[in-house]
Amino acid sequence: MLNQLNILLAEDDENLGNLLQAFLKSKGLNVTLAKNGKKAFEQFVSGEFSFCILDVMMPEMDGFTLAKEIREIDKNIPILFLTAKAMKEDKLEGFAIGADDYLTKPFAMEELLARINAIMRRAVPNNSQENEMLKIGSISFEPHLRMLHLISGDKKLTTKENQLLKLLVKNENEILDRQATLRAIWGDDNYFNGRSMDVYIAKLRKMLKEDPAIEIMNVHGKGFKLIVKP
Amino acid sequence: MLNQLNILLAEDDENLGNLLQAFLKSKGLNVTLAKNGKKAFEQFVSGEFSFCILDVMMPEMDGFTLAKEIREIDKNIPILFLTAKAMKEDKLEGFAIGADDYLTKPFAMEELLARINAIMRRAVPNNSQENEMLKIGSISFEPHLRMLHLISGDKKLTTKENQLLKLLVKNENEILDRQATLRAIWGDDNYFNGRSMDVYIAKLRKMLKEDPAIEIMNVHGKGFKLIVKP
DNA sequence: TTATAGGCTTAACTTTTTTTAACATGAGTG
DNA sequence: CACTCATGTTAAAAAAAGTTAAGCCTATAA
Repeated sequence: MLNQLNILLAEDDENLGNLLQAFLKSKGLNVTLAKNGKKAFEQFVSGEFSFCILDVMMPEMDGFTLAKEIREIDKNIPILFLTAKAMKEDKLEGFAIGADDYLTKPFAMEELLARINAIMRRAVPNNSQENEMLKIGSISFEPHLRMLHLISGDKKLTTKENQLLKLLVKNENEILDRQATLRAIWGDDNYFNGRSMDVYIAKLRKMLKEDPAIEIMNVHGKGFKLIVKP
Repeated sequence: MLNQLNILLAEDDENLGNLLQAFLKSKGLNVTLAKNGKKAFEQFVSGEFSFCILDVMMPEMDGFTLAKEIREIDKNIPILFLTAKAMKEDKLEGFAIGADDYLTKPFAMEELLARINAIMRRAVPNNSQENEMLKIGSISFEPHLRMLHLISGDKKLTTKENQLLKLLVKNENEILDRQATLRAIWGDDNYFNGRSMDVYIAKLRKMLKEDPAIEIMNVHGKGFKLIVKP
């Protein structure tokens, strides 16, 4: 049941990180280890994960900040915090960000596994399989092949077109935050990257206008939202 | 959000039970307290509950046995265990039965609430689609598409126009508090945002004047009120 | 190496959306 | 009734986004 679940583990303590990774792998889970928040986010934007285990205290970017960035891009992915501090305020902050669970060190690895299981039982199945075929109205989209299947024929997407469209589709009907998207795809949300993103939005709109039910709507000052009218 | 959630709390310690019940009630949750496992089960079969908080050690019927009985009837209802023992084996047994969470006493009541929230977020089917079609007199309004259907034709609304109109419609015949609205839409209720809002009210009035029965009335010093005369 | 093509960014210009300003009106208060 | 403050209204200014094309890398072919 939990097979092929890709977990992102952000943990700066190498010993603990390796230990957890080995344990979870032995239980059939696929764990990618990132040594700090920044690296974890870079990994996350690849879009291959369906579960996050985040240490709260890490160099570069702490777990809470990382979780907020992740939540901007994926409102639904389960997040479990690990922390050395048992402080009530921290826990509440973690849950406020949208955590699913909050585990205080030291803990039994079996308990971690049990909690992952408990959360996954309720989590919406994230079909982020390797070879998924996404649907945008009457147009189909294969992110892994960077391919868009239009009525008029197939269209190969560039890296950026593909990344942006993937994020839009995965957040259909929700606002894709401008800043967070820039950081996720461009690495930095400066003015020029923003203009670059606007150019890509124009390109995608042009491609998708084949189906008039599809709209990439702008939410002024916030970001973009993909909508497919019924 | 968690309003009208009926919680079954099985707890033999009367002090703690009453305390928890009072706290959760103060947060808008409806809590039924049962003093042992047997009574809890009798309550449960009434079918009115959508969340269970079960103490593990209770007379008559312990929490694990109770949970199993409950699971026979409802495979899906969230279950959170409370226990005085922190023993690893017990926790694992709890999760094996299908618990969603397992909290060891003593705990902060706020943490309990946060955990209930975290679970409910996933347990409640996500009907956030809200493709609703609202009516303002003879004019119809689709906030999801930011579209106003006038007799003279369709009108696309801007982000701010849409947000403000949505709030007005959802509070039809009630005063939409000025400050609260500013904070909700503009994030801050300073003077300039207030003037900006007045400009938008003027714009909306202009659009809606097609139907003379519609009025956006000002309540001096308080806010605005949308009224549709019969 | 130089040429070329593809992909991305930057620039330039346009349009849309939002904010600010300026002036008018109206409501509440001493 | 005079004064103040909140709101009505319109227009100008500013900011954000839409669009198209030119420029600039970089990888690959000639």
